[in-house]
Amino acid sequence: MSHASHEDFFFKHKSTILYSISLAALLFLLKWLELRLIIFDHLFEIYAGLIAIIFTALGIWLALKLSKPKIETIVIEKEVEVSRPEVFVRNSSLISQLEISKRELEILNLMAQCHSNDEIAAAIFVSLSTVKSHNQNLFSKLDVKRRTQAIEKARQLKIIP
Amino acid sequence: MSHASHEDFFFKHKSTILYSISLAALLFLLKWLELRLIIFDHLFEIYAGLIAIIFTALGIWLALKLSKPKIETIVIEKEVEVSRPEVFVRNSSLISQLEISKRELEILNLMAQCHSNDEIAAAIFVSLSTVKSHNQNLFSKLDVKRRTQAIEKARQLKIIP
DNA sequence: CTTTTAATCATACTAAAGTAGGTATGATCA
DNA sequence: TGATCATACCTACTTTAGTATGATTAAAAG
Repeated sequence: MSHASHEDFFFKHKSTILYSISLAALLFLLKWLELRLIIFDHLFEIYAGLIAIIFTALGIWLALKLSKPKIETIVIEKEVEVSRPEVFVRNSSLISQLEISKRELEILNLMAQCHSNDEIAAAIFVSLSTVKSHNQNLFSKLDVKRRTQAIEKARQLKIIP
Repeated sequence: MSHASHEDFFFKHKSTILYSISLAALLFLLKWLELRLIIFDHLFEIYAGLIAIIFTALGIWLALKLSKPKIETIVIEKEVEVSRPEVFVRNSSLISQLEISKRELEILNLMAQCHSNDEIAAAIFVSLSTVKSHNQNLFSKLDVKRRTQAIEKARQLKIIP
């Protein structure tokens, strides 16, 4: 534990320690330069320039090291295609508009499920004649000639799924 | 055009110009401080420190001003409901698997378009008998009894649109 | 209370679809 | 070269589909 916290301390204050050391080094450098300055009096401007350059660099380094990184966020909206569930919506208004009765619709559905007139008659407990009668009415209301056309048209008109 | 490019030049080099002006101002300041230094010789350390502080600040300012922002790209997936274009993809492998010939497929398509055997015969210039023969083969291959079932099953199997 | 309408069933018929069998031909393939 | 296959056509027949017309009934609408 104690060991770990020492390591933590070092890492947390790494920048500060480094800064202190560089500062100390700089002071030595400056002191040395000062000595030089005494000897070569004309080097004063160079000295000032050096300080300026070094501390500018230090400032840049400090800023880059300590400042929170600037984050520019670019939001890209990506369109993802989602297919619609293809829900059947019965066109009730059209059904009443064409005056298609409940029984006729029932027969139309069975027809669309590929049943023969005989099968339809058996399914709804009526005679074959009745189914045929309903078919005739249906065909004239849908304005078609054959059952295949009736199925197709009814599907297009959203009368059946 | 010329006016615009002058403006562009100013904006593009804004930082540089500002930097030059500040530098000039600093030089004046330094010169003034130098004069002071001649009078008060002991102020040399203060002078150096001031330079250090000022240029550190300059460095920090420069770094913050000129550092490129880190670009973080966030992709947001936006769901867009798209009515499928309902592209029909013919199940060719199944067609060959069921050994459905070109002619049979042709007749199957016409059948699905609600044509009678007579109409189909007229459309492809063959006799009614031929169409019926093809129908028989089709029905046995699709394992159905009636044309309505053949159409339905062929649609489900993606043999026809 | 009468009229209308949906639903039912019937008969008689025609048209279309489907079944069962066969023949023929040209192209492809082993 | 003989076997196979897609295509085409045929006859004869059955089944299913569709047309035309009419009758009955029950319930809803006027």
